[in-house]
Amino acid sequence: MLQPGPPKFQRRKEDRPGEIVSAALGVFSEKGFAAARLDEIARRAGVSKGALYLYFETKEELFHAVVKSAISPNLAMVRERLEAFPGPFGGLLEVFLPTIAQVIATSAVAPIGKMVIGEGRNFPELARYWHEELVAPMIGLVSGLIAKAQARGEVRAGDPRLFAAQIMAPFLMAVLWRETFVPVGAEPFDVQALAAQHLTVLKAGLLIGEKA
Amino acid sequence: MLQPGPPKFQRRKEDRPGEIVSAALGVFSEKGFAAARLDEIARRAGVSKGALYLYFETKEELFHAVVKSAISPNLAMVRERLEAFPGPFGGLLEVFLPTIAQVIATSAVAPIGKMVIGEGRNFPELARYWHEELVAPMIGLVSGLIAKAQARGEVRAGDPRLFAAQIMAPFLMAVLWRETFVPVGAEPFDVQALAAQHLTVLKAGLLIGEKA
Amino acid sequence: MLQPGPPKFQRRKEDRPGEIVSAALGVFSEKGFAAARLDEIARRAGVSKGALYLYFETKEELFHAVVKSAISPNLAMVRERLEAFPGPFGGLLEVFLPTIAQVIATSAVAPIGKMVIGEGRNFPELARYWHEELVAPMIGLVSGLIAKAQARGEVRAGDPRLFAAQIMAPFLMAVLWRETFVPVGAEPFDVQALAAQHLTVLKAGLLIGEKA
Amino acid sequence: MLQPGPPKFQRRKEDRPGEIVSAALGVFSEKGFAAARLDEIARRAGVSKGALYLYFETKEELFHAVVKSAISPNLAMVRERLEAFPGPFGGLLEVFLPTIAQVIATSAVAPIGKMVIGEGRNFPELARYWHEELVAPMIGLVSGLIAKAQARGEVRAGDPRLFAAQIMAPFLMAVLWRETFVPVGAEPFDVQALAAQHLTVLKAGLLIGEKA
DNA sequence: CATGAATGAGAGTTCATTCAT
DNA sequence: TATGAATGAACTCTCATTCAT
Repeated sequence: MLQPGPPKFQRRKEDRPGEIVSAALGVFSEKGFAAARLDEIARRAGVSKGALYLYFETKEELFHAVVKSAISPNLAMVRERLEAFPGPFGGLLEVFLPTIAQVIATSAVAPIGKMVIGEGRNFPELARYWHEELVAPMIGLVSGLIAKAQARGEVRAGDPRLFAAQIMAPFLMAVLWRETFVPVGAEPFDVQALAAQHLTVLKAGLLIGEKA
Repeated sequence: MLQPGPPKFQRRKEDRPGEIVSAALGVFSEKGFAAARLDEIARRAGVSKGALYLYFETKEELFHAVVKSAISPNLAMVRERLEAFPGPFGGLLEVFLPTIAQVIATSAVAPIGKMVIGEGRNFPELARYWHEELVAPMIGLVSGLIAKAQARGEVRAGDPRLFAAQIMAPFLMAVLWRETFVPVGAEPFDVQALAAQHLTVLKAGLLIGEKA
Repeated sequence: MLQPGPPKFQRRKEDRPGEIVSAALGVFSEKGFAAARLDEIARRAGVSKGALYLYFETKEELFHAVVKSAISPNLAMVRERLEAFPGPFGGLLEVFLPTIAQVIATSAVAPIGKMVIGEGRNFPELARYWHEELVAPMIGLVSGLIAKAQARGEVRAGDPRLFAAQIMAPFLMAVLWRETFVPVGAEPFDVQALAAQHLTVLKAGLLIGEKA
Repeated sequence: MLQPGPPKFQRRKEDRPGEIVSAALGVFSEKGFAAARLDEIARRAGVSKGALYLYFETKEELFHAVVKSAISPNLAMVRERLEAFPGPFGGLLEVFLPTIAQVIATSAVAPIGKMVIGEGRNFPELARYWHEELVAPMIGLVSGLIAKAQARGEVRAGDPRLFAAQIMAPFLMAVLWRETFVPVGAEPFDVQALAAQHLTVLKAGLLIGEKA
């Protein structure tokens, strides 16, 4: 065969790990860690089962990579934008509640978060990792903004951390609802409408000197 | 060995199922369905592995029994008390938010709810069951009360179902927080304080004609 | 309760072993030794599982009892009648081939024989027992009659044991056919017709000086 | 250990199924279906237990493969040779009875046939399969030849199917005898001698116008 | 690098046997 | 005697992991 045949479409090798993690995210979030089959992950990634072990030493390490993949890029940017926000706290809510709704509707954070909840007891390092890298900083960030707003007389007195929870909880609930009950026939929540209504309640209930 | 040890066989047909379900709840909620070992459930229940099969045909059926065990008694009573509540909606919140906090802190509903979230995709019948038997009726109940309060001019305009979600979401978050992140070092939420602060915000943000 | 109620029908206890063996015969011959469940034997015998162990030490011993139960009464009587038969060998065949057909159609020997064939390798003692107590004596008996008939010039020359096999084999085949293939739709053999036709062939083929 | 032992892994996808079926035939025919252990089949086949499942989905499917393995090649050839036989029916018997004796002495059909008898009730599909694919066609073939011979005036009047049974039964008996009673000490039948003597009897008893 | 046949420990399940009642 | 709940060893089957190719 001196004549080279048409070049076989050799997919870029550099992104194999990414493709595997992506496939694994799908399987893990559908089945949970234990019920996920490496066979199926390999199949969805378009590689052989053995190839998984060229990039990840064990199933657990692959799971770690999946869980960690959800975190890296987002937080820093969000922090920057939130802390740089110019206006008052009410204005910040007006901008960011719809943004959160947007993120929730599209990002892969949701299924991974559900996995962290479901598998946390089996993989405490991952729960710790998520807590330390994503959840606690996020809560801390929002709490800090609230505390500053309280100092400026914009937000009523109260524990900023609890306020942060009150602000974020409905979105958590909407995500879990979508992942858990919508597939079995529950009516989904309209997160944009939820964001709007939540904004109204928070402005009247949280801020000082606003008109409902 | 003149002192006979505890007898090897114990016949307690009446109590076994409850003990097994209780032990299974512990193991399933710690490990998830797939990673839970029948060996360990049997050990915690103080029976042999074979004895499990005298009461439950398969591991899955035992899991169903566990999930369903959380539901039966509570809902009817709650509904009755809520619908019979005499005063205005604000008073109802004052009474019931601390009650919810109480229930959350003590009941076994929390770990089972976490299991439903984590295993819902693998056991859609259970997700459906929980949705239909517990979650949807609960949301519907609260939504109905809100709609009535709106008709009486007590609650601001808005989608009652979203309001219901806003009311209940922080407690869901507190539960999942406790189950997921507290074991790895997160600071727990004080649900009683959360109830109190949530009440304040809701009264100001939800009700009409209240003073913040 | 001083007034004795109506006497409960207490089945004669003396025959429990017999009832158990009878039930066991049914189950063993339907399922084979390994697939037979003591639960089902007990149920068919109308006793509890534990009661089996009051009469038989193990499943295997019960199986032995079943296999041996088929033998005891029959052979001696058959031997006596065959050896006392007054007429020539041809007349003997005329009388006994239909008798064999009759026995085959009704007796429990057939399913037990099938079990001995099927389980012989697992229970060599039983195969030996059947061989020594039933099959070999039967063959020996018939061979002896043939040898005597040969000495009298009634039967052609040849190995009497092979002749015996030739005489009995079609009935064995009919039994196994009924047990194995008839249940899945095969047309059964009419053993009476088989006996008649076999008699015709044997008289022409085996005897000397007969007219076909 | 400078001398490396045989490698732990052997990749021989082509040969495995045949080797496994062959090993399984041995174990199944010795123990019966239920008492056969996959461990032992794997050991005899020289593979791991898990490897069995690469080729057969369940133990039952492996059993089916074993039972079916006995059938495929033989029947068509036999039919062709029998139907093409040029001479009279007596000549055909002269040729084929020794051939049957030969086949019985060597082929694996014998132990499989015993399995079909022993397990037929538990696996009716297999009994049906054997009946339809092997036994019924065989009987039908022989019956047809007999009917033709009767039409030519070579064979006496009578039911051809019963004649076929009479012809074949002694060989069935010899096979079962060898499988069941010879291992526990019974004197085997000399199948070649049986074929010869059976031929003599059949020529005298079945054919018309032959001299004994 | 890549494959996938092969491994083997470990899971859920069954059932002959035991024993408190 | 008689019961049947309870036991536990042993089975079939699964699947993460390995390695000859």
